Amino acid sequence: MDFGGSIDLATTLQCGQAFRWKRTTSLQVPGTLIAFKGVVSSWGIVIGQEEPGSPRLYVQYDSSFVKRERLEKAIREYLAEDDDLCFISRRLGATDKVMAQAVEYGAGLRVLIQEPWECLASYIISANNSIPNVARVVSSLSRRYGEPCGLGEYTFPRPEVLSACSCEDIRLSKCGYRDRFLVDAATKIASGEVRLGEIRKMPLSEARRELMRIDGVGPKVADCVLLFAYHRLEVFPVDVWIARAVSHFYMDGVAIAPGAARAFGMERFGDLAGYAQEYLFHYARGVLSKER
DNA sequence: GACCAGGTATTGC
DNA sequence: GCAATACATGGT
Repeated sequence: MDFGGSIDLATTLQCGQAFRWKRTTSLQVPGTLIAFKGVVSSWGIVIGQEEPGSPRLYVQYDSSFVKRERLEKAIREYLAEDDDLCFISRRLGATDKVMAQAVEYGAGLRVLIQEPWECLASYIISANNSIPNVARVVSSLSRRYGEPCGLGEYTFPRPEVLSACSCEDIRLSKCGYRDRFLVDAATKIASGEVRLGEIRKMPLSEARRELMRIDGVGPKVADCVLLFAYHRLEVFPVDVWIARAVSHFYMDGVAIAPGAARAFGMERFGDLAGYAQEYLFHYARGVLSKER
């Protein structure tokens, strides 16, 4: 399929915003160098790109689960085809020298539009955890409680399924002490106590408060869900890397509190704060990690 | 064995 | 409110 916009598939799928994608070589297309296996909207796929800048994407899927047309539409949505990345990177790059560097470093990185429930659960798991670990837990939960969806992949288990599980059950997937958070989240979603569909319509602060009614969801996780699932591009989630990056690049090395870093990012980057955050995150992990 | 990883809940002041 | 602490698990 031809993708209508600039994209570096590898960076986009591997930068840490989504936890399902595994590097693979199973895509047999001449010239295809990079391919990833994962799940988009409840269908297992392999997706590949000849080279980082190329608009041509190759997709493998199981046609007994979904028709090509429907899948392609889902992929375009997932990869946020409507985001004008040229415009976004040009405007962000003009903000300051640091952001110009970050945008250049992460050229082609797009903010995905993920399924809200899986995104929420994933970021609950991500707290005080490593990205590879999160991926393992998400994968394990899917294999145990999800459904086959093609190419050996499994859907992420519905809230109703996880809410029926005991903490002991869920802990088998190695989520550690976050087991009760997952059960609490699944229960509140399944019962309708927290309605993910409504959050899309809410003003930002209200949506954030709503998400934070779930145990295990604090400011950072709520912001990540708002950015990576609801595509609220005006949010600026602050984790250890972003706090580090803001301190190092913008505050002359002086430590900054998470809340202050968030206010700084949202104020400085406005309606593109979410993209700024992702570029900064990717840049900081690539550059700052070597200095520690 | 200490320390860290896309933080958060709990406790004590 | 705000600082200190514990927290499963896996990797260095």
